[in-house]
Amino acid sequence: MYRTHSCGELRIKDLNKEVILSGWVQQSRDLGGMTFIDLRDRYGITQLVFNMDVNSGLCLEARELGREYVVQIKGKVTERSNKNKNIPTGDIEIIVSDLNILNRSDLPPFTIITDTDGGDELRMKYRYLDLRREPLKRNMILRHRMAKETRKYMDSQGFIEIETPFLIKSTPEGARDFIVPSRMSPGEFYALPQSPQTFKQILMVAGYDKYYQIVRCFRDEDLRADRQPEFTQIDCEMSFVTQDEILNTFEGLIKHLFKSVKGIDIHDSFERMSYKDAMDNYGSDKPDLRFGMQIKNLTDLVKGKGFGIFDNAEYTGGICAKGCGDYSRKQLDELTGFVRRPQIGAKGLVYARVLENGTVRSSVDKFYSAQDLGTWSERFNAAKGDLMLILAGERYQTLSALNELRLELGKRLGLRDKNRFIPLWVVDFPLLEWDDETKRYYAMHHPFTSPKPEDMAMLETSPGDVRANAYDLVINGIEIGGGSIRIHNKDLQQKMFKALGFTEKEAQHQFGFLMDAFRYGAPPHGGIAFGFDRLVSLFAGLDSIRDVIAFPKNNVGKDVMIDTPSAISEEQLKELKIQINLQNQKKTRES
RNA sequence: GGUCUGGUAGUUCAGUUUGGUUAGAAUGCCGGCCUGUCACGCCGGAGGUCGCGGGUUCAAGUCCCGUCCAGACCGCCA
Repeated sequence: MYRTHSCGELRIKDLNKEVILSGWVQQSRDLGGMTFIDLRDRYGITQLVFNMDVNSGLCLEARELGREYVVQIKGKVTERSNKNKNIPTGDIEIIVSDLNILNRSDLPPFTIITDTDGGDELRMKYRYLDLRREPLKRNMILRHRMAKETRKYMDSQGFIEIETPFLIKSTPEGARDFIVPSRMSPGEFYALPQSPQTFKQILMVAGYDKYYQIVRCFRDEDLRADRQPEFTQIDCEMSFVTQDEILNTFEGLIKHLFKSVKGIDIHDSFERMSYKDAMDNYGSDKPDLRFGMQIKNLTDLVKGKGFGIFDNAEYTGGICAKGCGDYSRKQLDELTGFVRRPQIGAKGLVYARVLENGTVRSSVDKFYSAQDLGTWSERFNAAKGDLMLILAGERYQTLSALNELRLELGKRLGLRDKNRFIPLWVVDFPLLEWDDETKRYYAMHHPFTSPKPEDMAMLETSPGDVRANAYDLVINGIEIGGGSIRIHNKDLQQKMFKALGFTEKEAQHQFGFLMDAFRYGAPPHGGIAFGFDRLVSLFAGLDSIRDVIAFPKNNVGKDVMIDTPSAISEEQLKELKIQINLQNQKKTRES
């Protein structure tokens, strides 16, 4: 037997027990006459003590133990004379009688104790060492609990978990697919699913009216801190439900997770906001509602006063930062620099402050009278000591720049508290999105999303104005999930494909299986999918999803621990009838 | 495809703005001392291709060009 207890469980009530522990040497403190060893496993740390007076041979052996050696010990639980209040096992220690080295360890490249040690690259290469540390361990356990509570809730609501295939068919819409060559059908390829979308709809046709799955999805797009090439969704679909019933069901899931995992009660219903209101008031389809600072449209107030920038702008708008009227020139320059970064792309920033005597001073006083400026502060409902920040330009770009500025100010003012969670349903998304490059409409959500019945008539006249029965769940400015009521009618689906520019033949080739299924009694249905990694990272208070994934990939999609992607052998290529052509590739393959 | 930031001891970083003696600190590591430590303490020691290549210069970690790697972001992600 390797152990009778874990390194985290022994307490004062276990005094005088003979125990066997196994674990890793975290650290040793050699005081000459005696040596202390911190023995660590997943559950905690227990102090071992060796004494020259009691057993000099064993004590000498203990002094030779290096970091991360794997050892098994036998000994007696005793009360410490000096207790350590910082750890749960701090009242006791083990007087060791037998020491068995199960495995030696090379000196690790970073110490397991401190979480500041080791840069990203090293931590990724030695992920198994990083996973031994407290922060990642905490994240893995949190993730496990959230998955467990998700299953518990879904089961309680009558959902069943059904697996769907990973080797599926490549489709033209949406993200780039990861491709898997078929050996048995040379020249043909599987694709890995971007989501189980079509399968869950087919499950509805099959009558499994409440489906869910915690499932891996794959998208071959460029990565970010919150985007991995493979990621996990809580994927759900229901039949015979209205949009409201879906929102209520999954509001329940989110509330259950907050309650059971974080002990947070959310009593109120989640706020619902239309896509249009979100864009108008926050410049984003995922507004962070932990603070106000709404965007106000000033276009009508600023025109015709001789200020060319505003006169010629399609849109002029701004935000009002409460109490920031005392910002120094330097701080204002910083904000100007912020909005002028290429990623934000604003040309400049106009500011106006409300002084203590109630008058408004601005950077454009030359063009605007006191009365003019008064109308601005009225629109912002600005008070003494407030700072108005104004951008102008093309409508959409200006709104998104104002969104970035609003978030930046929220950050600077400490309004984005990681321990407050404000959920929001954004509803009534547009059905279609115009793409200037390819000169056609794309489905904003996906091609199976149903238009709002009252907007249906516009599908052929002004497709861009058609709203969809589509919704996103946003928490603290993070898009946590999204879904829609689907089209369950074959004719409408064909109409939709037509609006997307598919010929009947293309639609049949790509989605024929779904259209076929819809001919055999498809029920009305809809669903939602949540980004599980994002949800876990939100609960963990992290900005990146990498550290809630045991083995993530880096920002160019590499796993540096196993060193992949990597070349495959000539035989493998031959078997797959695949030829590599790197002629126009700058980088050359190493081997 | 683009923008920005970084790469110096095992590790985390300073030094680069303004080129100039032998490139420093902390931590880790090794050796010695130490019987109540728990960030143990004290003494001593080892440890560097300043990412790589080229250039400017009497002289380059420092300036210039190129390149690789990592991270953040824009495009992209239905």
